[in-house]
Amino acid sequence: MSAESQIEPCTCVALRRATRALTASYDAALRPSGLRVTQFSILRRLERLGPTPLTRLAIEAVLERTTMARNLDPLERRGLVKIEPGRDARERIVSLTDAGREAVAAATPFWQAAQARINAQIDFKAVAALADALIAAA
Amino acid sequence: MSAESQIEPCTCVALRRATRALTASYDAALRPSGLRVTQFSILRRLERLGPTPLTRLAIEAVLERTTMARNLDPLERRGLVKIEPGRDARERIVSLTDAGREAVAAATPFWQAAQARINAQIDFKAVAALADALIAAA
DNA sequence: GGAGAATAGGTGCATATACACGCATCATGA
DNA sequence: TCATGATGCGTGTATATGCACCTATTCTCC
Repeated sequence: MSAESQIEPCTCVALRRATRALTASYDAALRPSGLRVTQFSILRRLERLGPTPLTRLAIEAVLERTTMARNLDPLERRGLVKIEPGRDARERIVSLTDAGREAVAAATPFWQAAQARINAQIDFKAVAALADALIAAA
Repeated sequence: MSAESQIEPCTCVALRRATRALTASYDAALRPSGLRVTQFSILRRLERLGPTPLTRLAIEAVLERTTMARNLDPLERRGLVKIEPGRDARERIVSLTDAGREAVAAATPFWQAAQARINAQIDFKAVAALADALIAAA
């Protein structure tokens, strides 16, 4: 193949593909729990943070605010989180319900299995370093 | 902070965050062209492949078939690609229009700028290797 | 040539992501 | 206290992603 016909690969597209594959892998591992990795990570973060205003939760997750709000929808519908006005009437305080806590506990072994399988093949530090570099470069 | 309060970071969530940041970076760079990086990559691939059946295009891009189909929608609405039945009446042949070719040409410098900025900070080979490892491990 | 398998797509549904815009509430300073 | 800016959210819109299920067409083998 001549040099001219070579196409420079897009770094972003490559990373997006890797992320799709990794997400599918985690979602498959988590399937018995009924949670996706995105949902599990929100619940887990809530468990760690305790009741948290929506915007703060989004900032912690490095997610756009409205993205977080909509990601919470299915969790609220399923009764895993509750969303209530705070003392500041503008705020929405998000917190885990008992069912949400149970869901995290039930899903954690599946998540750990996915983590173990992936981290056996690749070093998390490499991913973290790459993520940091990308976020800094972006 | 005690060891117990430490939370093991989720490899998948870290990668998803990096991908969001990187995608936003490319999309911002491409904004003058009116294309997103996902759209640009489809057009570029089409330019390389020539007229291609939908499923084949999806396989090349490592995208789910229906995802590719729907990602083509806005491109077709804008007249950048055309989708026609093939000799095999089941197939849909996707091809670039002249406007699509022009759009790729116009967007390429912006994409190259994004590539240069990112690849100056991180090695594409590292991303590619990570992607391969993740896809293999997944 | 016809029955059944295989292939190519389409549609419905659900989640994930993010921008633009607007509303309600709170804080601040004159 | 009241105008004004800041803050927190919700909604509309659009794209991105993928599963389950269905239809239409083609192929294969008898």
